[in-house]
Amino acid sequence: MTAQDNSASFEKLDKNSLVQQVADTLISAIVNGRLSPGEKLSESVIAKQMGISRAPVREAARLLESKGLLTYEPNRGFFIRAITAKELDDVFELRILIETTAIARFVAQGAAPYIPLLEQQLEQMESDAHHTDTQAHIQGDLEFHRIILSHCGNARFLSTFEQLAQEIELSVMLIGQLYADPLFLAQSHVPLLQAIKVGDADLAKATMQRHLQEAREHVVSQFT
Amino acid sequence: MTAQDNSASFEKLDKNSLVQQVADTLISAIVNGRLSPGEKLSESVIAKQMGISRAPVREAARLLESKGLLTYEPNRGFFIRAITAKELDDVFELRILIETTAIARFVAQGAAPYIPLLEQQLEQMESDAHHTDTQAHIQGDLEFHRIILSHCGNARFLSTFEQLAQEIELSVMLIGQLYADPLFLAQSHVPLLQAIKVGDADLAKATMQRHLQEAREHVVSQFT
DNA sequence: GTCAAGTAAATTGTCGACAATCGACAAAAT
DNA sequence: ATTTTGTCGATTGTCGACAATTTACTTGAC
Repeated sequence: MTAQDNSASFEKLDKNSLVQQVADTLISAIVNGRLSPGEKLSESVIAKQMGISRAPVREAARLLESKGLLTYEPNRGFFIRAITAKELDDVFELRILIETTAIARFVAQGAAPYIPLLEQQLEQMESDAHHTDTQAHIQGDLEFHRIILSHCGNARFLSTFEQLAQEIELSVMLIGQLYADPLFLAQSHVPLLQAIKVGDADLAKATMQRHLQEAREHVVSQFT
Repeated sequence: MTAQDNSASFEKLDKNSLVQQVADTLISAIVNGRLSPGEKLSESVIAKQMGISRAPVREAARLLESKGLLTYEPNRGFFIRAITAKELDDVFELRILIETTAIARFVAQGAAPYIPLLEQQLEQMESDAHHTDTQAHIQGDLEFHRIILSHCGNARFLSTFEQLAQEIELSVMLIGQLYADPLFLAQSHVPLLQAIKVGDADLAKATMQRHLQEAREHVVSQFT
């Protein structure tokens, strides 16, 4: 056992590394549009504003580069990545490929234990729909899909999905909203949940295909 | 001393950044087994051996982390990633998903202009088969697939494939060889090429499925 | 006024040093 | 003997400074 697991133990204080803090700050700045696509990211400016040295800023930037939020040009520095509609469409195509396979496996190997999780997440989305926080809507949506991917039997599907999801979330945030009626987003997951409950892998796969294809067209067409 | 034993060549002097050089050196060390899975990677040791400071070593390490060759633990440093057979199998499953879709699109949208490229690559593989360089065999194999992915119409397929390919190459190198007879590897691509020439997308897809499934079983079973 | 070359300013690339943190062993307590 | 506490050495995390490179600006010729 580790040092202490008494009933009255302290939750481990997340000593988020400085790099992680910088990365989070930059992500929210990008997502909120305080940093615009194509814009240059000056290491020294960021460092000075945050009151730290350039080293952690650089590492955070490299991290975001690997996540697809920044691009890097040797001797020129980091830039906010400007995603094109074509790139976003390509991302969705790969996402569909992965998720349709994932849900089929998810259902085929017995999804019953996870149905409560999915129902709970759906309720969460429905209650969030009353608010105007677009980011909460997106993240609720992605979380629903994450549950399926987490239990499909292929961890690689999940990690690859995370990369795609990051770019999709960013793109949707730049658009400003997903659907005029956020409740529609939540309800579009009902058929998925039903297909899962039925336990028909092929049906679930087809439903996911339709679900994501619809989202793809909706999002990409709005993304100028 | 910055390693530069260049025999009077007019080639562009290492325009490659120092970070890239370090990354390449580390990759070959990992692939050649000079660094074993699980082993710790000391920044200062590497820096001292290469005669540079820790900064570029750190950046190179972060780069390799994003490529899946290293893992990182806060305050503990970088370690050579130890891939499990399950992880490798998961990688292959995703690879199959991507490549079967890619080749179908590749054929459907007219593969004719690229057939000479594929034939040339196949010849290259056949001639390489006479040598004992396992890495050349693998890279020749991957290059054949890269041609298809490069022209399938979805750039994201290619970039995701590169990540998977990096791990597959590493795994095969750790095994030591792909097939007892390297010529078999080259010839296993003939059916693919034929299906592409015929222009039947469904046939090509099925052929790719078989081709990769075979490789998957062959490689994963050898990977202890 | 446009363009070119040359110079100044700003930014990135690399470095060496110090501080923070970790793992292991020794010392002390129960 | 087992567990807890204290200390040490080694490694990572962060910093400020300098070198290398790019960018912006000035100057001058046509």
